[in-house]
Amino acid sequence: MIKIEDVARLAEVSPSTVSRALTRPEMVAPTTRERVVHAAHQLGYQPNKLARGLRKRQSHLLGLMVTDILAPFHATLAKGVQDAAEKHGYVVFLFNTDEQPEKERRYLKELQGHLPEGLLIVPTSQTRQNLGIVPGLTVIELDRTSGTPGVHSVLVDNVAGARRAVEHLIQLGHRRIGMVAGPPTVTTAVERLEGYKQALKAAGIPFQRRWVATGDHKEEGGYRAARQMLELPLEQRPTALFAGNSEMAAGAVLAIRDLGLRIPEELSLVSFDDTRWARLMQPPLTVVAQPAYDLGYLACETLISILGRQEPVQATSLRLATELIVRSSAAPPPQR
Amino acid sequence: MIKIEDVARLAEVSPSTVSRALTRPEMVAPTTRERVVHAAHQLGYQPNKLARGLRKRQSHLLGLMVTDILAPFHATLAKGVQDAAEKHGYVVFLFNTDEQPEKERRYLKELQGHLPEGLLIVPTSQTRQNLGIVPGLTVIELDRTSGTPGVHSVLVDNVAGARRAVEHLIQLGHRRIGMVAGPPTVTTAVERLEGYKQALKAAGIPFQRRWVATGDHKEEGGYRAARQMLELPLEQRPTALFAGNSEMAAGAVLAIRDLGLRIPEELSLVSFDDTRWARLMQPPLTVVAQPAYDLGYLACETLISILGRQEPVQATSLRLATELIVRSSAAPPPQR
DNA sequence: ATGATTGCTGCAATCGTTTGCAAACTCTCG
DNA sequence: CGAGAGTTTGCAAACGATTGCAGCAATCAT
Repeated sequence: MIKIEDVARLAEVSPSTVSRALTRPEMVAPTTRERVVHAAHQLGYQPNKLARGLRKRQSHLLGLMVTDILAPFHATLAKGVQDAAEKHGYVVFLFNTDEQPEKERRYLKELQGHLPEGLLIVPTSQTRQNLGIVPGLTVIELDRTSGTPGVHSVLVDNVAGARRAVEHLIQLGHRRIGMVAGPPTVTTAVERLEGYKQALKAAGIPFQRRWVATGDHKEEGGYRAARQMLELPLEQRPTALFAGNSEMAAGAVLAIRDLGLRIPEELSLVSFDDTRWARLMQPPLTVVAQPAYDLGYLACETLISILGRQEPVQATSLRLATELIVRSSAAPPPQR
Repeated sequence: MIKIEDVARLAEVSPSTVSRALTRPEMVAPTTRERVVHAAHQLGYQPNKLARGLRKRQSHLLGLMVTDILAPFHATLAKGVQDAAEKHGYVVFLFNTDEQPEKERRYLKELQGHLPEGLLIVPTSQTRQNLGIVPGLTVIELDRTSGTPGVHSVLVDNVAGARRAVEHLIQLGHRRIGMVAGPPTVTTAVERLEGYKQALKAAGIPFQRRWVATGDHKEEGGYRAARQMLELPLEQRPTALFAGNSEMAAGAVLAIRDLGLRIPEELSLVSFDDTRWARLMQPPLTVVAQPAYDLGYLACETLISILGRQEPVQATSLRLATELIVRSSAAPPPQR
């Protein structure tokens, strides 16, 4: 590994001058600068970030923790974060917590040793406590909030998105609408349920407990929840289902198929969160699409801009709008 | 940030002793050790990896470059890598090259400054040249090879996988089988085409140029390629299609639908690479599944074991087997 | 011509950790 | 009691970069 001293020797200057020529060009004479730059290039010099980070006490490193990198939503979000980070010369450490608070703890400790300048995190249920591991670190929460005071957040307008989806079903004539809800420990799930309730209320449809089944945001849970509602006696059975996320929607699709129901003739289905297969399945699924890439990109930009400021910044909170994409999985309820 | 000196003061020993107590316990007296450990714990001491890395000239860092983190195959692979890395105390930098050699260059430079100990890479078309940026680094290529001498690789047995898929179609009675192939610059695409040819040859079916259309491994390219073959006059048109990867299979599905053909009654479809939607679409897609997670996990384990050895290691190459998952998108050809 | 100013460069200290070496201490045994 | 061996500890020098300070030369004003 070429170091600054090698460049210095070749350019016949001191290491200090090399450092300055490369990082603060205006401080060194043009002719010297050129000699240094040339020597550096010739040797293929790359500054040692460890040494630099140690001395400058900054790493240009960001941490990103998502709960499930395999979910397209998270992968997309991660890409947005990385693209934004790269634009500003930051590098990001990506960790996958798998929704496990204990993994989150471990990764936070690991991360801390690398002196990150900021953290972007999709919280788990224990994030509020876990953040104690990294005191003083600037944190932005993505997608969900942990309720930790003082942290910034970039979220999606879940209430409005869910309400819009359910309104769509209501407009088609549905009155018995079931919701496959996510776990109440996750803020997005709570908000989407709230949107569902608001839509019902606005339409004067009474809220019914039996038409809400809770899953775990996974396919398996979605399958069970959907099945539970669809096995109600025919006259109580929902004519439409609203799934709280795409994984559970996948489970719902499987359940619906197993019960031999046809979409959308016998049952309408709308889901939160768009995916590749939503467009490819037959019939294509009507969904509430989230701006996942923008979410990540924006969050990262926000984080970096906060890092740039001297004085402490008020905790900011951003909500991005969703978009209802009407495809063909929702239709008027069957006549009887 | 608590440093070793703080711990030393609290435990009333020198910094050297703290360092030894924490990293080479057998070198310090039990009572001292305990005092140090206790002090460290009490202060919440976390070693500064930058300083340590600088001094020991090792970072416990690995680089991972994939060409498309949004593709489930890559995301899964990345997860395998990370899980294995974590098990051994390594951290991984994830980069996304988007198939762009120039991004790859940039990221390699960036990575180099952090003194990674190894690199796992899904090569692009220029990887062979680009690897010159990181001389001496231990490299493992994943999924594809770049032809660089001396690098290790962990791959999938594409030839056998593709052959198996096409044999399946032949067994069903197909004789006119089209292949939506990937770009010839990518080794996996070449190998899968080879498998296709081998299967035909073994069955005594002559290879025909017009039944191979090349896409770009993306949906768009798959759509065009499929369409091109399916618009041949009826008696020349393939009765089955084999897609070289899942993205192109998605394009093919769309093309088939646009042409109003039914799967599998009028056209059979088999694809390389399993995905979520392959199982969810109607009819579920028959695919050649790749052990993506294992690929990443194994590659990372291999890399780490190589790093552990002193003497230079012979370039190793691993091939993992694929699995044909028969679902319902392939059936006997229509009778005429 | 002199002193002040400016621009450029190098010296040396620093970031937090590890580690070779030697000093200090403990223990054993003649 | 003291030599020798074996432990345990601390000192100080690294690792590779950045930066405050001071020195030096060139330029400018008077």
